[in-house]
Amino acid sequence: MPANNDKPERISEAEHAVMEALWQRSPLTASEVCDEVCDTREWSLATVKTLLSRLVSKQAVSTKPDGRRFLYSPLLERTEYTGSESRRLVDRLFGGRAAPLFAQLAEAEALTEDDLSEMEALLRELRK
Amino acid sequence: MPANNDKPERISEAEHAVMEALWQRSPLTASEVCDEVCDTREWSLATVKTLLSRLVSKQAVSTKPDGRRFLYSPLLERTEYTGSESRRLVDRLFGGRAAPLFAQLAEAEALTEDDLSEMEALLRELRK
DNA sequence: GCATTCAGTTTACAAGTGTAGTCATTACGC
DNA sequence: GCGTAATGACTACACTTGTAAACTGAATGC
Repeated sequence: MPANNDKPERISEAEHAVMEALWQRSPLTASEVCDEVCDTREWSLATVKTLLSRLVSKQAVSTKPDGRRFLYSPLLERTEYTGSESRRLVDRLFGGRAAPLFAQLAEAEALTEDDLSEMEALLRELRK
Repeated sequence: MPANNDKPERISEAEHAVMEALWQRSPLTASEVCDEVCDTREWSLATVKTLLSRLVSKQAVSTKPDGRRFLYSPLLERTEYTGSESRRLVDRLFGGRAAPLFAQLAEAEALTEDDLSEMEALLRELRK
């Protein structure tokens, strides 16, 4: 079997909202996805259908036929996505260095007490 | 004078590259900006000119006439930009919490030794 | 059996983006 | 003085994204 050398296609912000619903619970039908996201985003079912098919063609979501309809499941894993998005940002804004990002968030007071202690724990862990 | 209630317009990735050049050194002429970025991005001068005028209309860059040409300077500050981009990402991917982002980067082995010690120092600083 | 309904597919369309060519003006070299 | 080079302005055009309506085929109720 030849290697899968597809470059993973970029997922837009609206598409990401749909992925979040599927990461939460899957498989879901299109209407079920709409139940999860249409209220908050003020989308119509048609919009969700469009986003789902774009995600399918980007191979981020798989479909399994279930009678006349489809059940949608994520193919792309959440950590894969958050990982690559995070790396993209760090690369683009901070030359690949994470520390300045951290400094930035600290300056913007975007770090909660919980963040601080979790990060301390994480650092201790990494030091072990 | 009425308050400036413009919502800051979003800066695209290509535009960001131009901003980086201006943050590095300014004011610059369009050709000077091109000198800085056209090689790496494989852009023509025309592309840079377009990006510059889009940045001007987005009020991220100011112009000062200098004879027949313009000198461009950043209006948007780098920390403003990196701050809001970072916050956007953290909000979108991690519900506003920074700790999971770092866990993510740690898992992806995107943290260098330097990052770790700088972050430790920063944490100590924040704890003071 | 036939109408209604429901699902996916196709088409639409404006705004933003990446990338650049053409146009018009003006200054400078000779 | 006049051609040429440089510069900003205007125009172009394909692709992505957000948002959704119209279309089509199948299942289901009666």
